[in-house]
Amino acid sequence: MNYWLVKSEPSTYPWDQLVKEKEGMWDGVRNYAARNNLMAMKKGDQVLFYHSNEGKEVVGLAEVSKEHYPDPTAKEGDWVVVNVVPVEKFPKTVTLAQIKGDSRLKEMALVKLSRLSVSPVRREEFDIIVGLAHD
DNA sequence: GCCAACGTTGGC
DNA sequence: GCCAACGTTGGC
Repeated sequence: MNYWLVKSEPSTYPWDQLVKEKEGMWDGVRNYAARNNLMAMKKGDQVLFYHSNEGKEVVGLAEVSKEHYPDPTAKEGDWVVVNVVPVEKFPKTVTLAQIKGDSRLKEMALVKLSRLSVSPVRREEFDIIVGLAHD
């Protein structure tokens, strides 16, 4: 079981849309590091859903429902998508400011590699964030 | 809206 | 293959 964090701009694909659709295809990734992470995702992996730009907070938990397959929106190149399903909307969102202010979370890729849209999360980090979300 | 970080492109 | 220029992302 692995843990991930994906970023989406609420104006493009907010959490509520994933809930409405029941299952979302995570398309449009055009970055090699992010793609490699998508390809490493396994069915059942837990995925933190982060709103970038507006909100700047982790809003919910999703789960990989289908492992990587070719991105139908890619006209050229070897890009992939995964499918995710919503698991839980967090009772309390976890803001970027909270994450930056927590010494245990300072090493997160979210903080260190702020432009990476799909990043791995360590088990400990995942547990801490889920804990904060239910505080 | 600005700017820093960083990935990508293209000239040499 | 190096590196400058440029584009994009995302925090502020």
